[in-house]
Amino acid sequence: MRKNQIRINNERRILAAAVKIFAGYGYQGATMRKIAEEAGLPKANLHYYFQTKEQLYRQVLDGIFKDWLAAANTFDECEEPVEALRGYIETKMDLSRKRPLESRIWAEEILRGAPLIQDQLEQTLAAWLDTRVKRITDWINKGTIQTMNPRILMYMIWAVTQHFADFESQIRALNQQQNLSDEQFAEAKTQVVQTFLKGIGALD
Amino acid sequence: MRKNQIRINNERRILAAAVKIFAGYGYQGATMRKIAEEAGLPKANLHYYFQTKEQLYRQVLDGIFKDWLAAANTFDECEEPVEALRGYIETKMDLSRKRPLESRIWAEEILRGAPLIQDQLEQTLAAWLDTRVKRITDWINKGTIQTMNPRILMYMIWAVTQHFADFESQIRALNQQQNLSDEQFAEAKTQVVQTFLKGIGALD
DNA sequence: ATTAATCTTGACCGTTCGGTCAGGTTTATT
DNA sequence: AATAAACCTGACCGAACGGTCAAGATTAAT
Repeated sequence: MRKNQIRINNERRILAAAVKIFAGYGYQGATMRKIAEEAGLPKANLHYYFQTKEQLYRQVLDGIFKDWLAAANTFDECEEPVEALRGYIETKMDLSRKRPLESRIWAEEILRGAPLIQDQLEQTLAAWLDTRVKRITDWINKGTIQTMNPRILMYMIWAVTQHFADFESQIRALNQQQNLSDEQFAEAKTQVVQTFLKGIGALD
Repeated sequence: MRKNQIRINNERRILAAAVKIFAGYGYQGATMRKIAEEAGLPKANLHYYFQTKEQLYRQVLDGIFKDWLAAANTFDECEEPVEALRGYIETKMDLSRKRPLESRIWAEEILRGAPLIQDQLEQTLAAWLDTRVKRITDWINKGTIQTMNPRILMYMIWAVTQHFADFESQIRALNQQQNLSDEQFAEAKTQVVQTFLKGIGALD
């Protein structure tokens, strides 16, 4: 059953506005009025397409979660640890650079104890992580990289890559009140990759 | 002018309750009613000691900021990069373990664009970072560690160490719904230190 | 013992929140 | 052209918010 074009357009507009407002104010700080204003629609119209604020927020989170998992493609495509990890780290860094708002919404949800996405974390994300942990374990057993806990490695990669989105305002304050330039970000990307690869004994 | 004991006690009670509630619900989600209930005091009493919610929140942030800076002592006490960085990373890891609530309040403030602490970031924290960057630069010039951007190294260390507090609920969901045990956390601490020291060429 | 200062608190206020709804308008179907 | 379905929206609602205040209770100072 194909959706009407009007519905498609308006849902997209509302979701885009919701991402901006949820990222800027947090779930509690965001109001349906602000989202409506950002979308250029009357507030009652939002409730026509999304029954409640929580449902709207859930759909925003679902979209973010899909990006999260999709970023793993490069990880799976490469056979060797150096290329797989480099690709994954770079993809996550690019995601932080291009879509920081989504990263911040995700971060806030986790900060608050993941009240709405706990099931997805325990089911989908846990399974996702398990398969990647197995791959890394294989590399360790082959001696390609040094012995370590693969889960902790993944936590570290997530922490660093998402930091550039989530803590953007802190980095800006420490960078003469300027966001990282493209050159600075490229330097950061290179250094992050190098530090991790060297740190796990996959380089040198 | 020495403060009355009643004031000292009540302010402490309210601040402790505020940390719990602000960490659990965020600034907007936290309400003076919840904080009052947590502190076991009538709401009007909170406004007697702290005129507004924002003032209470500011005092909470001030306390966190001091811990942030105090954690740097180990960094300054050691001459050699390996011991200085190891000490700093371990101190920050311990802080995340022992006081995750404070770390989450800080993280949320940054996520929201640091509306209340921007000045402190640009002044105090920027100066703090500058002096550490100089120390690391000295090490690089002496050839003790490899060439790199010291700021990015610090961002990475902050990201990883604070991740264990800020993303605790995600780590729990990926760890069979159990918080990291003391043993698991100790393993993480060791691996984080090793990865960073090796990653910057200070080991092996 | 008296006075002054500090502390306590239930009741209340204006504002804003998420959400509802009736009734009108536009679009799709036949 | 007529009917149905989908869409739109100003006005409104109860609840919860941060904050106020007057009047009483407790503590400190003399």
